[in-house]
Amino acid sequence: MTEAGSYSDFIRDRVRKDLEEGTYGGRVQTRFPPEPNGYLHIGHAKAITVDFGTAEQFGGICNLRLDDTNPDTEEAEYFTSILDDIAWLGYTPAAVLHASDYFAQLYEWAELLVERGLAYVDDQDGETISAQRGGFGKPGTNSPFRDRPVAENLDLLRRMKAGEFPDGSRVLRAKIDMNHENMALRDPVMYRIRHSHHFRTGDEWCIYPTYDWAHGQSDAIEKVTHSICTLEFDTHRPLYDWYLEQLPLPAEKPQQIEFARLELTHTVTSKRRLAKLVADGTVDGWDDARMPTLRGLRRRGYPAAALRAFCTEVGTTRTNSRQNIEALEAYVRRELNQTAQRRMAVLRPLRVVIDNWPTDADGSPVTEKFEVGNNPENPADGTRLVSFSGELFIETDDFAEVPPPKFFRLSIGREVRLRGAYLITATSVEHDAVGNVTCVHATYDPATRGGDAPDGRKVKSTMHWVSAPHAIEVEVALYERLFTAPVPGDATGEALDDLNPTSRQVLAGCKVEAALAEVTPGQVVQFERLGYFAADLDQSGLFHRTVGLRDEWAAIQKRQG
RNA sequence: UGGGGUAUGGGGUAAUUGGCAGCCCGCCGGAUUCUGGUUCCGUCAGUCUAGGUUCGAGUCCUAGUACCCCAACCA
Repeated sequence: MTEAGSYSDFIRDRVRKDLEEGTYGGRVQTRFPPEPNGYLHIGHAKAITVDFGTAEQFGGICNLRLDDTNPDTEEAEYFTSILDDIAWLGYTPAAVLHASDYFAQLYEWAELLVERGLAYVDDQDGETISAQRGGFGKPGTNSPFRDRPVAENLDLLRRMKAGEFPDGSRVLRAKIDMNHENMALRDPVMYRIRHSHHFRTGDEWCIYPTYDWAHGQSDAIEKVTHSICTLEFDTHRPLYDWYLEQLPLPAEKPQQIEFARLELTHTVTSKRRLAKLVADGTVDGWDDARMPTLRGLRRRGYPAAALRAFCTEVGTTRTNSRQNIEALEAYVRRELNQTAQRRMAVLRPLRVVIDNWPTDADGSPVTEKFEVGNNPENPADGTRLVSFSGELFIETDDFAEVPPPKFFRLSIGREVRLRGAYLITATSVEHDAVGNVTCVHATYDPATRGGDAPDGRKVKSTMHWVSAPHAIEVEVALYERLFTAPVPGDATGEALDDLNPTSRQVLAGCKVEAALAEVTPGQVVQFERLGYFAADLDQSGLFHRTVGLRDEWAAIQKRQG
């Protein structure tokens, strides 16, 4: 990983060049322009860091602009969540704006284009218009309404606006070139009739501008300098420029710059598919910890700082590519390793009885308290006290009756360290009827209090543990490593119709130390060697596994088959 | 089928614009460690193909190849 900010990219170079040449008088202004028709996901995080990051880097500003030009798909609820998610990611828009704020100006400009003979009202339906557009390599044919007189166009447009015509009966089209090699320039639609309620403008309008007719003009109105978007708008750029050239605007026009969107292995960001997971109940909702939405990631315990660092440092290019999810996880671990407090927890408890543990005068086992560090990476996080007694739980996997090669943990006759407490040696085991180990008996060395042997002898393993009488129980949700199942050989994510359901396994009866009752919702703690776990935002006592630690022992097991 | 875009180790991304192909993830090996974590050191491995220009090409030229985007009144 490189130092933050040391990455290089073509957008930065472009902005720097404009700055040097004084193109925008030293100004840098960007915008993040989502349509409020769904929840933001990891892909949007990339766009957000590019838009806000570019402005930030050059001392400019970045606005949030909602591209709310389609009343049929947009809702206030999405608007609210977008605001919330951007704030969580750690960015603050210079202003919160809406394309719908410009409907009046856009309409005025539309009349201007009509008056100048650059736009006309077409009475045909969508199917006909589409057919007339021609195809790749095939020229289009002019609409029979293309040469309608200006006065008639103006009258029709005004009556469209006044609500005289039903949905879909007419559109306003730019008059460019039906034979243009770029399909986007074959008389694109500017306005369509929609007698729909808009979540902000209500019923004020019944004609709505299309993306192409609204976007560049909105940029110009806001005085955006660099309009950064994804690669699929590349062929729209000539249209973006064409509209701006026809309008009475200052010489300094915004420029569109495209970059490749972020794609991740094992991750589906298609709204259609995510919606299906929500609709069929595969996940609990858009904020389910398995979802690649920002809300899902937040619930899962992914730190915003890790997302920002990842998005920034993978670079910004025009090359379609798919990042390995492992790379994201590496950033999550790096961040969490520094910030997450350590706690001891046992997911699959195995009982250990210290046979030589002392008892009080009344015959009950002694309780001792040990002070252990909260985070070895950050001593400022302090220490806490954990209780120890003669009966505890360890991870089932941490004991082997017949230790395989290179197994360093507890087995009969082997001495290991209980983290922060004592060295113990296993002496015998108890089995259930089918031969499973139900209890391990051990002895401790009283001279090793705190974990170090006075004679300097070493042990190969330090294990986490929880005192049985002091343990509390929680539920832990484990996931497939990723949000969804792997997407082998699928470069785009689009070919995946039979989406494998994401799985979640909830373990009940996990034993954790008492201090874990005090973590705050959303806080991520490291359960020592088990990985990072986030306390659920709503449900107390539930932890989501964020990511695991790098596990050398698992790698060894894998190699041994 | 026409137009546009992109190709650098297993994945991602740089290369001062013609001058030692670097960095991150991953893999493998070693050191340290009261987390088989962290940290540190090291190894493996790359310029889509074929020609050409040049003292010298990832970069320039020619011809190919592969992949992505565009024919919504979505954005």
